[in-house]
Order: sequence, then structure tokens, then C-alpha cells
Amino acid sequence: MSKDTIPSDWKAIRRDVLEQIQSGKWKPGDKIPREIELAAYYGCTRSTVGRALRDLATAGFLERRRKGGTVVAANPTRKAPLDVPILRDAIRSAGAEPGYRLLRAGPERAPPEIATALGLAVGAEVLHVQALYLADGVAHQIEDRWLVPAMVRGLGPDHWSTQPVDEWLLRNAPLTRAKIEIEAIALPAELAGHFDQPEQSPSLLVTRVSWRQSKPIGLLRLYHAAGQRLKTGI
Amino acid sequence: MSKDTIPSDWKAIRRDVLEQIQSGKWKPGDKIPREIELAAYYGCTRSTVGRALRDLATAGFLERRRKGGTVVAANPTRKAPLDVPILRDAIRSAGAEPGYRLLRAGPERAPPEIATALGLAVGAEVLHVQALYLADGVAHQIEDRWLVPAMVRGLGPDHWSTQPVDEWLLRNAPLTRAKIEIEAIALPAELAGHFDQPEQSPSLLVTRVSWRQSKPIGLLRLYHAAGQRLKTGI
DNA sequence: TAGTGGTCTAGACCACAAA
DNA sequence: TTGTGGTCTAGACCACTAG
Repeated sequence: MSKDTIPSDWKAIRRDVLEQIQSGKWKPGDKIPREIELAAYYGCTRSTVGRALRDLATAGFLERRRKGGTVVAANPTRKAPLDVPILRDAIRSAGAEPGYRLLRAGPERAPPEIATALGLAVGAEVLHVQALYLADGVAHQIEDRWLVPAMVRGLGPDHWSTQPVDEWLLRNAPLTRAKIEIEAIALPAELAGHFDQPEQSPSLLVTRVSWRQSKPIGLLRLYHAAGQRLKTGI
Repeated sequence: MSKDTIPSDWKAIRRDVLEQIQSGKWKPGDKIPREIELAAYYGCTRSTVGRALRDLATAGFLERRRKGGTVVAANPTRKAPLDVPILRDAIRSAGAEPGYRLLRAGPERAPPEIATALGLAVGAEVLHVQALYLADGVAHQIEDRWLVPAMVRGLGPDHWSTQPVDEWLLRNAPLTRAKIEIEAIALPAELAGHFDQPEQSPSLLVTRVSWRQSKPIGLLRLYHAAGQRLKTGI
């Protein structure tokens, strides 16, 4: 394993084991030594080795089974974290001055596709909020939100006129589960106008339906200006 | 906290603490009891409470600091895992019969934007592979891969003619780091032909540059058929 | 049924950051 | 300075499952 120093704290052990895997010395499907054997090698207790291996297992590098031992994961399906940020914060951290403009807000009857996605009766009353997010004065995103009134009690005009709705929601209507879809669309005329871009430009649409303990909170459509990208990494 | 039974294993404690947060009893910014106090309440040792709280911290619900105590996260930025699957597996698990057709493969001189992304000299020789992925005979994705020869030694025609390149790469050229970008594009004419869709249709393009210990492996452009979506959730 | 990982304890010392 | 979480130990018992 490592030539000179034998690590004995769990982070170092994790690093060392990971190197065996990434260097190809321990290949996918290989069974690696038992906890007790590794503990003896590293000169520490089984708990410490266990901590390191457990961490690698939750990261997807190892598969562990009682009695079956620890095996290098056959299919290292790496997950790239795609975050769902607060819009103003995202713009700010990109080094731009965030702006916010409310386009519309008020109760409406839910259109069929919204009602279906939220599990409501068609025509049920929902709160519809549309707003524009700017970066250095340039329109970057348009949010189109449909909220279930019962789940956002206390949200009113004094909130959405002064600050973005998502910041109120984050504090007062936390979600426990969400479904996210990313698709490419041709920019509709009305949105293209807000973005000051040619209509039909290809742009990203992120749709998110959120629940709190199996009760639907709302549906968000986040339209991105043409040319905007989502970035992530492993 | 929980009304009747007082949990004493770490998963139950995590569940119990999470409920305090999600029910709004412990609000963002609130300091929660110290480990020792929780241990006394739950009737277990500090280690067990620590395990539960550590788990909630890595999940983003708590923020912990030595001497500062444990605080409910002010900004519960939830991460949605976006997986980078093996293409044939993804199609198969969607209930369709996967197909694969090689479009082109061989050495080429790297175009400027590819060379730049990979950190190579412009005109350096790279391996260029283009292939079509089908679901039930219908084209779903086109992969456009540029590989650094030194990093994929052993990859040859006998591999890419019989099976998708990504399956060889996964086993033989594991990545340690990757940068992923998702954007919307208008389908170029040549790709639209393969997809049998109108050109200029808005569609998703996923670009991934991968490294192994700071050495570039390759660049992948994955073009999606118009209408295809990426799905994930929390 | 036996062997492996999963969990918990009771204690100790340490590292860091707030007061 | 001092209180908090972070880590480690040495041991024990348990839960799951492969053989």
C-alpha cells in the first residue's frame, strides 16, 4: 500500500484505500481484506477502519455486505450534485448584482397540467406568481410558480413585492421531497421579450414539483435565458 | 420530542431530530442541545448521538462547529443527484431494448475548442469516436467523444465495433474528477438527420470533461433527441 | 451455522473557535 | 481560556447472509 508512512486516522485510511482502487490495484469486483486484517495492517481498531470503509461505501466506491465482505464496486456510478440554489444568492456568487422584478401574483384557477402535477382537482384555486431575476440589470431567469394555498398560509403581497418568493418559501414552507426535470425548449414570444432575445431561441427549462410529507406544496418552472448553462462536477 | 417511545439507535435519533427541524420546532439558525444533553435525553452515549448529528450535517440540515455548537442550517441547499449512467443500462432500465451503432472512430487532430478544454496543444492527435444509441430502434442519444490516446491505451477497433465505448472506459479508464455542463441547443442538421427530427429543434447537450488525477482523459458531448428530459429528485 | 459487517458503550484525549 | 465537537480505543453483542 503506501510505501513509507502507514496512516492510522480514518481520513488517511480512506485516502489510502481509495488509491488502491483508483490505481487499479484493487479492481472492480475484487474482494478487499476484512476489517480486522486492515486494522492490523494500519495499526488501529476495527472501528476506525470501518469508518473509512463506510465512507467509501456511501460514496459508491465500495459495496459491503455482512458475511459477504467488502467488494470494490463493479459499477462506479458517480453522482453529480445538482444544487437548487436561492436565485439571488446564485447570481450574487457569480459576481453580479442581483435584481428582482415581480411580474404577476395572485390567486388563479389551476390549468389542467398544473392541477395534475400537483394532484389537485382541475380548476382548484392556486396562487400564481411570476417574477424576473436579473443579474447586473440583465434578465437571467423567469420563475413561474404555482403554489397550493393551504401550504403557504401567511404568504402575502407584502412578501412578494419586497423580496423574491423563494426566500420566504425556504424559511416557511420547507420541502421534504422534490421531483426535478430539465428540458430544452424554444423560447416563447412573451418570455423572449423579457429576456430581450430572439424568440424560438433554445433555452433551458427546469421544472420542480415539491412536497412536504406527501402533501404537494407547489410547482416551479424556471426558464433560463438562451445560452445559460447548468454546471456541476464530480 | 417524540411523544411515547424514546429512540436510542442512531437512525431513530436522526429521524427524531430531523422531525424537530422539519416540523419547524427547531428553526433555521436555532442552536440545538449539546451532544451530551441529547445523549442524556435519548439514554445513550455521546458517540451515538454524534453519529446521528454528523449524518444530518453532511446531508446539509445541520451546521456544526467546535465550541460553537450545532445549529439548524440557515440555508438548506439540497443537492439533487444527477447520475451519469451507462447509456445502454439507462435505456434498458427505461424498459426499452438498447441498440448501438458506431458512426465513426479513429485518430484525428484536435480542433481548437477540444484541445483547449483538454489542455492539449492545438492539432494534437486525439481519438474521435461518434456513436448512436437507440431505444427500441429509435435514436435517443448521439455521443461525440474525444479521447487522449495516452489515457486509453488498449482501446481499439475490436472494442468499439462490438460494444459501446463507455463500457470499456468505465472499466479501464476510471475518472477521478469531471466537469459537467448542461445546455440547450438547436439541433444541427446532421444530427437531426440521425434523430429523424426537424433541424433546429431545441434539445439538450451534456458536455463532460473528465480527468484522472489531474490528467485529462477526454471530452464527451452527449446530444439528446429533441423532447428528451433529464430527471432527478431529492 | 459460522463469518462478516453494523452498532453501541464508556472512556479518553485532542483540535478548534468562541468568549 | 474553556467549552464544544472530532476522533480513537478496546471491547461487546447483534444482524444479516453466504456457504
